[in-house]
Amino acid sequence: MNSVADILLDWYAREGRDLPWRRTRDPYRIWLSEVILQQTRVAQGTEYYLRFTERFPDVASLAAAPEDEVLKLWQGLGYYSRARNLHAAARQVVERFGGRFPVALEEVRSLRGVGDYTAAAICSAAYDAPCAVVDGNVYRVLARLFDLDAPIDSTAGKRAFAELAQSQLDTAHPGRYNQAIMDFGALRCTPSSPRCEACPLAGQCLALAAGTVAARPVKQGKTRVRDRWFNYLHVSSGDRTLLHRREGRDIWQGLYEFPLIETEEPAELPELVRLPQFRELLGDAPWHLVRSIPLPKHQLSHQTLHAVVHRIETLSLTPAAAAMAVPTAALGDYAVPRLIDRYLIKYQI
DNA sequence: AAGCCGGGGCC
DNA sequence: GGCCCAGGCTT
Repeated sequence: MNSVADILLDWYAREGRDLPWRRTRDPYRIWLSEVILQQTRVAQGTEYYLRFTERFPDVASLAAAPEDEVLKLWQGLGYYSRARNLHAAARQVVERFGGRFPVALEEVRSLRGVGDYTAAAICSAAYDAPCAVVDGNVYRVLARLFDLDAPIDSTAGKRAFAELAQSQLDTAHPGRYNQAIMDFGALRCTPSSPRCEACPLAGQCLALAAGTVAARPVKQGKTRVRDRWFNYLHVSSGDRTLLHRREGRDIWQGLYEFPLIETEEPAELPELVRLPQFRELLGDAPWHLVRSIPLPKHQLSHQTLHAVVHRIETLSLTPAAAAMAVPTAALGDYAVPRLIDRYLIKYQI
Protein backbone atom coordinates (compact mmCIF):
# COMPACT_ATOMS: atom_id res chain seq x y z
CA MET A 1 0.00 0.00 0.00
CA ASN A 2 3.02 2.24 0.48
CA SER A 3 4.72 1.09 -2.67
CA VAL A 4 6.35 3.59 -4.96
CA ALA A 5 3.53 3.10 -7.47
CA ASP A 6 0.87 3.84 -4.87
CA ILE A 7 2.62 7.03 -3.79
CA LEU A 8 3.01 8.15 -7.39
CA LEU A 9 -0.66 7.47 -8.17
CA ASP A 10 -1.75 9.25 -5.01
CA TRP A 11 0.41 12.25 -5.84
CA TYR A 12 -0.89 12.22 -9.42
CA ALA A 13 -4.51 12.26 -8.27
CA ARG A 14 -3.79 15.45 -6.34
CA GLU A 15 -1.20 17.21 -8.46
CA GLY A 16 -1.40 15.74 -11.96
CA ARG A 17 -2.00 18.00 -14.93
CA ASP A 18 -5.20 18.21 -16.90
CA LEU A 19 -3.94 17.98 -20.48
CA PRO A 20 -6.01 17.83 -23.67
CA TRP A 21 -4.72 14.41 -24.81
CA ARG A 22 -5.56 12.93 -21.43
CA ARG A 23 -9.24 13.56 -22.08
CA THR A 24 -9.40 11.01 -24.87
CA ARG A 25 -8.64 7.36 -25.48
CA ASP A 26 -8.50 7.83 -29.22
CA PRO A 27 -5.17 6.18 -30.17
CA TYR A 28 -4.78 8.59 -33.09
CA ARG A 29 -4.87 11.64 -30.86
CA ILE A 30 -2.68 10.04 -28.23
CA TRP A 31 -0.15 9.09 -30.92
CA LEU A 32 -0.26 12.64 -32.28
CA SER A 33 0.40 14.11 -28.84
CA GLU A 34 3.28 11.72 -28.19
CA VAL A 35 5.07 12.53 -31.43
CA ILE A 36 4.62 16.25 -30.86
CA LEU A 37 6.01 15.91 -27.34
CA GLN A 38 9.16 13.99 -28.34
CA GLN A 39 12.02 16.12 -27.01
CA THR A 40 9.51 18.93 -26.59
CA ARG A 41 8.04 20.51 -23.49
CA VAL A 42 4.32 20.29 -22.87
CA ALA A 43 4.08 24.09 -22.81
CA GLN A 44 5.57 24.29 -26.29
CA GLY A 45 3.70 21.35 -27.82
CA THR A 46 0.15 21.96 -26.58
CA GLU A 47 -0.66 24.66 -29.10
CA TYR A 48 0.50 22.39 -31.93
CA TYR A 49 -1.59 19.50 -30.63
CA LEU A 50 -4.71 21.65 -30.70
CA ARG A 51 -3.84 22.94 -34.15
CA PHE A 52 -3.29 19.45 -35.55
CA THR A 53 -6.42 17.87 -34.05
CA GLU A 54 -8.51 20.69 -35.46
CA ARG A 55 -7.08 20.48 -38.97
CA PHE A 56 -6.67 16.68 -38.94
CA PRO A 57 -9.37 15.21 -36.69
CA ASP A 58 -8.60 11.64 -37.74
CA VAL A 59 -5.83 9.59 -39.28
CA ALA A 60 -7.51 9.53 -42.70
CA SER A 61 -7.49 13.31 -43.00
CA LEU A 62 -3.83 13.43 -42.06
CA ALA A 63 -2.97 10.72 -44.58
CA ALA A 64 -4.85 12.57 -47.32
CA ALA A 65 -2.97 15.83 -46.84
CA PRO A 66 0.09 16.84 -48.85
CA GLU A 67 3.35 16.59 -46.92
CA ASP A 68 3.98 20.29 -47.40
CA GLU A 69 0.80 21.13 -45.52
CA VAL A 70 1.82 18.93 -42.59
CA LEU A 71 5.22 20.62 -42.49
CA LYS A 72 3.59 24.04 -42.61
CA LEU A 73 1.45 23.18 -39.60
CA TRP A 74 4.57 21.84 -37.87
CA GLN A 75 6.56 25.00 -38.64
CA GLY A 76 8.47 26.30 -35.63
CA LEU A 77 8.34 23.09 -33.60
CA GLY A 78 11.69 21.70 -34.76
CA TYR A 79 12.88 18.16 -35.45
CA TYR A 80 10.97 18.16 -38.71
CA SER A 81 11.59 14.47 -39.40
CA ARG A 82 8.85 13.96 -36.81
CA ALA A 83 6.37 15.68 -39.10
CA ARG A 84 7.47 13.74 -42.16
CA ASN A 85 7.36 10.47 -40.24
CA LEU A 86 3.99 11.36 -38.76
CA HIS A 87 2.60 11.84 -42.23
CA ALA A 88 4.22 8.66 -43.54
CA ALA A 89 2.85 6.70 -40.58
CA ALA A 90 -0.66 8.01 -41.20
CA ARG A 91 -0.42 6.60 -44.71
CA GLN A 92 0.91 3.34 -43.27
CA VAL A 93 -2.16 3.11 -41.05
CA VAL A 94 -4.40 3.59 -44.06
CA GLU A 95 -2.58 1.18 -46.32
CA ARG A 96 -1.50 -1.54 -43.91
CA PHE A 97 -4.28 -1.41 -41.34
CA GLY A 98 -7.22 -0.21 -43.41
CA GLY A 99 -7.37 3.12 -41.62
CA ARG A 100 -7.81 1.50 -38.20
CA PHE A 101 -5.10 2.48 -35.76
CA PRO A 102 -3.28 -0.74 -34.74
CA VAL A 103 -3.70 -2.20 -31.25
CA ALA A 104 -0.84 -4.69 -30.89
CA LEU A 105 2.29 -3.16 -29.41
CA GLU A 106 4.52 -4.53 -32.16
CA GLU A 107 2.25 -3.16 -34.88
CA VAL A 108 2.18 0.26 -33.25
CA ARG A 109 5.96 0.08 -32.82
CA SER A 110 6.34 -0.63 -36.55
CA LEU A 111 4.96 2.78 -37.56
CA ARG A 112 7.40 5.42 -38.80
CA GLY A 113 8.62 7.64 -35.99
CA VAL A 114 7.28 5.34 -33.27
CA GLY A 115 10.02 3.91 -31.05
CA ASP A 116 9.94 2.04 -27.77
CA TYR A 117 8.81 5.02 -25.72
CA THR A 118 6.03 6.18 -28.03
CA ALA A 119 4.66 2.67 -28.61
CA ALA A 120 4.45 2.06 -24.86
CA ALA A 121 2.88 5.45 -24.27
CA ILE A 122 0.19 4.91 -26.90
CA CYS A 123 -0.69 1.35 -25.93
CA SER A 124 -0.81 2.05 -22.21
CA ALA A 125 -2.82 5.26 -22.52
CA ALA A 126 -5.23 4.10 -25.21
CA TYR A 127 -5.59 0.40 -24.39
CA ASP A 128 -4.17 0.06 -20.85
CA ALA A 129 -1.54 -2.32 -22.15
CA PRO A 130 1.00 -3.22 -19.44
CA CYS A 131 3.94 -1.40 -21.02
CA ALA A 132 6.15 0.91 -18.97
CA VAL A 133 7.27 4.12 -20.65
CA VAL A 134 10.86 5.30 -20.32
CA ASP A 135 11.31 8.96 -21.19
CA GLY A 136 13.58 11.66 -19.79
CA ASN A 137 11.37 12.07 -16.75
CA VAL A 138 11.34 8.36 -15.95
CA TYR A 139 15.14 8.16 -16.27
CA ARG A 140 15.49 10.92 -13.73
CA VAL A 141 12.91 9.63 -11.24
CA LEU A 142 14.23 6.07 -11.28
CA ALA A 143 17.91 7.07 -11.31
CA ARG A 144 17.29 9.04 -8.13
CA LEU A 145 14.93 6.63 -6.40
CA PHE A 146 17.37 3.76 -6.84
CA ASP A 147 20.53 5.88 -7.00
CA LEU A 148 21.54 4.24 -10.27
CA ASP A 149 24.67 5.53 -11.99
CA ALA A 150 24.32 3.60 -15.23
CA PRO A 151 24.60 6.20 -18.03
CA ILE A 152 21.18 6.74 -19.61
CA ASP A 153 22.75 7.25 -23.03
CA SER A 154 24.53 3.89 -23.05
CA THR A 155 23.00 0.70 -24.38
CA ALA A 156 23.47 -1.15 -21.09
CA GLY A 157 22.02 1.76 -19.13
CA LYS A 158 18.94 1.99 -21.33
CA ARG A 159 18.29 -1.70 -20.93
CA ALA A 160 18.72 -1.54 -17.15
CA PHE A 161 16.32 1.39 -16.84
CA ALA A 162 13.79 -0.25 -19.16
CA GLU A 163 13.74 -3.38 -17.01
CA LEU A 164 13.53 -1.38 -13.80
CA ALA A 165 10.70 0.73 -15.19
CA GLN A 166 8.80 -2.39 -16.21
CA SER A 167 9.26 -3.91 -12.75
CA GLN A 168 7.83 -0.79 -11.13
CA LEU A 169 4.79 -0.53 -13.41
CA ASP A 170 1.41 -0.76 -11.69
CA THR A 171 -0.11 -3.39 -13.97
CA ALA A 172 -3.57 -2.69 -12.60
CA HIS A 173 -3.46 0.88 -13.98
CA PRO A 174 -0.67 1.07 -16.59
CA GLY A 175 -2.02 4.15 -18.35
CA ARG A 176 -2.45 6.21 -15.22
CA TYR A 177 0.81 5.00 -13.69
CA ASN A 178 2.80 6.04 -16.76
CA GLN A 179 1.23 9.47 -16.77
CA ALA A 180 1.88 9.73 -13.03
CA ILE A 181 5.59 8.99 -13.13
CA MET A 182 6.12 11.33 -16.08
CA ASP A 183 4.21 14.15 -14.41
CA PHE A 184 6.13 13.50 -11.24
CA GLY A 185 9.39 13.92 -13.11
CA ALA A 186 8.20 17.02 -14.91
CA LEU A 187 6.69 18.78 -11.88
CA ARG A 188 8.30 17.39 -8.72
CA CYS A 189 11.48 15.46 -9.43
CA THR A 190 12.83 18.24 -11.64
CA PRO A 191 16.36 18.36 -13.07
CA SER A 192 17.34 21.19 -10.73
CA SER A 193 15.97 22.36 -7.39
CA PRO A 194 13.64 19.41 -6.84
CA ARG A 195 12.78 20.41 -3.21
CA CYS A 196 13.43 16.93 -1.84
CA GLU A 197 12.51 17.93 1.73
CA ALA A 198 8.84 18.06 0.78
CA CYS A 199 8.85 15.05 -1.57
CA PRO A 200 6.35 12.26 -0.95
CA LEU A 201 9.05 9.76 -1.94
CA ALA A 202 11.76 11.23 0.29
CA GLY A 203 11.59 8.23 2.61
CA GLN A 204 12.39 5.79 -0.20
CA CYS A 205 14.79 7.83 -2.31
CA LEU A 206 18.27 6.30 -2.26
CA ALA A 207 19.87 9.26 -4.01
CA LEU A 208 18.48 11.60 -1.38
CA ALA A 209 19.93 9.40 1.34
CA ALA A 210 23.27 9.25 -0.47
CA GLY A 211 23.34 12.94 -1.34
CA THR A 212 23.61 12.23 -5.06
CA VAL A 213 20.31 13.72 -6.27
CA ALA A 214 21.98 16.45 -8.28
CA ALA A 215 24.26 13.89 -9.96
CA ARG A 216 21.41 11.68 -11.19
CA PRO A 217 20.85 10.65 -13.85
CA VAL A 218 24.34 10.13 -15.27
CA LYS A 219 24.87 11.04 -18.89
CA GLN A 220 28.14 10.45 -20.70
CA GLY A 221 27.58 12.16 -24.04
CA LYS A 222 28.77 15.68 -24.62
CA THR A 223 27.20 17.95 -27.19
CA ARG A 224 29.52 19.61 -29.66
CA VAL A 225 28.39 22.77 -31.39
CA ARG A 226 29.78 23.74 -34.77
CA ASP A 227 29.57 27.03 -36.63
CA ARG A 228 28.06 27.42 -40.09
CA TRP A 229 27.84 30.42 -42.38
CA PHE A 230 24.69 30.78 -44.46
CA ASN A 231 24.60 33.34 -47.26
CA TYR A 232 21.00 33.69 -48.46
CA LEU A 233 20.14 35.30 -51.76
CA HIS A 234 16.74 36.90 -51.42
CA VAL A 235 16.10 37.44 -55.10
CA SER A 236 12.93 39.08 -56.33
CA SER A 237 11.83 39.88 -59.83
CA GLY A 238 8.56 41.70 -60.24
CA ASP A 239 6.01 39.99 -58.03
CA ARG A 240 7.99 36.78 -57.70
CA THR A 241 10.59 35.57 -55.22
CA LEU A 242 13.04 32.68 -55.41
CA LEU A 243 12.41 29.90 -52.94
CA HIS A 244 14.10 26.53 -52.56
CA ARG A 245 13.12 23.29 -50.81
CA ARG A 246 15.86 21.80 -48.62
CA GLU A 247 16.71 18.18 -49.36
CA GLY A 248 19.30 15.71 -48.15
CA ARG A 249 20.44 14.68 -44.70
CA ASP A 250 20.78 18.07 -43.10
CA ILE A 251 18.79 20.42 -40.94
CA TRP A 252 15.36 21.60 -42.06
CA GLN A 253 14.78 18.83 -44.59
CA GLY A 254 11.59 19.57 -46.51
CA LEU A 255 11.43 23.20 -45.45
CA TYR A 256 11.73 26.17 -47.79
CA GLU A 257 14.27 28.98 -47.78
CA PHE A 258 15.93 31.44 -50.11
CA PRO A 259 18.66 30.09 -52.39
CA LEU A 260 21.59 29.43 -50.11
CA ILE A 261 25.33 29.54 -50.57
CA GLU A 262 27.04 28.03 -47.56
CA THR A 263 30.67 28.98 -46.95
CA GLU A 264 33.33 27.70 -44.58
CA GLU A 265 33.87 31.22 -43.22
CA PRO A 266 32.14 34.58 -43.28
CA ALA A 267 31.89 35.75 -46.91
CA GLU A 268 31.28 39.13 -48.51
CA LEU A 269 29.01 39.54 -51.50
CA PRO A 270 31.83 40.11 -54.03
CA GLU A 271 33.22 36.68 -53.12
CA LEU A 272 29.80 35.08 -53.56
CA VAL A 273 29.33 36.70 -56.95
CA ARG A 274 32.32 34.81 -58.28
CA LEU A 275 30.93 31.43 -57.28
CA PRO A 276 29.24 29.19 -59.89
CA GLN A 277 26.09 28.88 -57.74
CA PHE A 278 25.64 32.61 -57.92
CA ARG A 279 26.21 32.81 -61.66
CA GLU A 280 23.76 29.99 -62.31
CA LEU A 281 21.13 31.89 -60.37
CA LEU A 282 21.62 35.43 -61.63
CA GLY A 283 23.28 34.72 -64.99
CA ASP A 284 24.47 37.68 -67.00
CA ALA A 285 21.30 39.73 -66.80
CA PRO A 286 21.52 42.96 -64.79
CA TRP A 287 20.74 42.79 -61.10
CA HIS A 288 21.33 45.08 -58.19
CA LEU A 289 21.86 44.68 -54.47
CA VAL A 290 19.17 46.36 -52.41
CA ARG A 291 21.03 45.71 -49.17
CA SER A 292 22.76 43.04 -47.13
CA ILE A 293 21.21 42.14 -43.79
CA PRO A 294 23.08 40.13 -41.15
CA LEU A 295 20.55 38.05 -39.23
CA PRO A 296 20.79 37.52 -35.47
CA LYS A 297 22.95 34.54 -34.56
CA HIS A 298 20.70 31.48 -34.67
CA GLN A 299 21.43 28.82 -32.06
CA LEU A 300 20.46 25.20 -32.60
CA SER A 301 21.32 22.48 -30.10
CA HIS A 302 24.31 21.38 -32.16
CA GLN A 303 24.97 24.23 -34.59
CA THR A 304 25.46 27.97 -34.45
CA LEU A 305 24.20 29.58 -37.62
CA HIS A 306 25.62 32.87 -38.88
CA ALA A 307 23.27 33.98 -41.63
CA VAL A 308 23.28 36.96 -43.96
CA VAL A 309 20.50 37.84 -46.37
CA HIS A 310 21.46 39.66 -49.56
CA ARG A 311 18.39 41.29 -51.03
CA ILE A 312 18.71 41.38 -54.78
CA GLU A 313 16.38 42.61 -57.50
CA THR A 314 16.60 41.56 -61.10
CA LEU A 315 14.56 42.14 -64.23
CA SER A 316 14.83 38.69 -65.80
CA LEU A 317 15.30 35.18 -64.44
CA THR A 318 17.57 32.46 -65.72
CA PRO A 319 15.90 29.08 -66.35
CA ALA A 320 17.34 27.79 -63.09
CA ALA A 321 15.94 30.78 -61.25
CA ALA A 322 12.56 30.65 -62.95
CA ALA A 323 12.12 27.10 -61.69
CA MET A 324 12.42 28.40 -58.13
CA ALA A 325 10.18 31.45 -58.49
CA VAL A 326 6.99 31.64 -56.48
CA PRO A 327 4.53 34.50 -56.07
CA THR A 328 5.81 36.75 -53.31
CA ALA A 329 2.28 36.95 -51.94
CA ALA A 330 2.33 33.16 -51.42
CA LEU A 331 5.48 33.02 -49.29
CA GLY A 332 3.35 32.51 -46.20
CA ASP A 333 2.09 29.18 -47.53
CA TYR A 334 5.51 27.57 -47.31
CA ALA A 335 7.02 25.97 -44.24
CA VAL A 336 10.18 27.88 -43.43
CA PRO A 337 12.75 27.64 -40.62
CA ARG A 338 12.34 29.95 -37.64
CA LEU A 339 15.34 31.91 -38.86
CA ILE A 340 13.61 32.75 -42.15
CA ASP A 341 10.23 33.26 -40.54
CA ARG A 342 11.63 35.91 -38.20
CA TYR A 343 13.24 37.67 -41.12
CA LEU A 344 10.02 37.69 -43.13
CA ILE A 345 8.08 39.06 -40.18
CA LYS A 346 10.63 41.73 -39.25
CA TYR A 347 10.75 43.12 -42.76
CA GLN A 348 7.03 42.55 -43.41
CA ILE A 349 7.52 40.46 -46.53
C1' DA B 1 27.68 2.73 -30.33
C1' DA B 2 27.76 7.18 -31.79
C1' DG B 3 25.88 11.22 -34.47
C1' DC B 4 22.41 13.80 -36.04
C1' DC B 5 18.07 16.31 -35.96
C1' DG B 6 15.25 22.38 -33.71
C1' DG B 7 13.62 25.38 -30.82
C1' DG B 8 12.79 27.22 -26.37
C1' DG B 9 13.25 27.74 -21.34
C1' DC B 10 16.02 27.58 -17.32
C1' DC B 11 20.06 28.32 -14.52
C1' DG C 1 27.10 28.80 -22.20
C1' DG C 2 25.37 24.40 -20.95
C1' DC C 3 21.61 21.40 -19.94
C1' DC C 4 17.12 19.58 -20.65
C1' DC C 5 12.76 18.58 -22.86
C1' DA C 6 6.59 12.63 -23.05
C1' DG C 7 12.97 10.33 -28.73
C1' DG C 8 13.84 8.18 -33.17
C1' DC C 9 16.52 7.31 -37.24
C1' DT C 10 20.80 6.66 -39.63
C1' DT C 11 25.41 5.16 -40.14
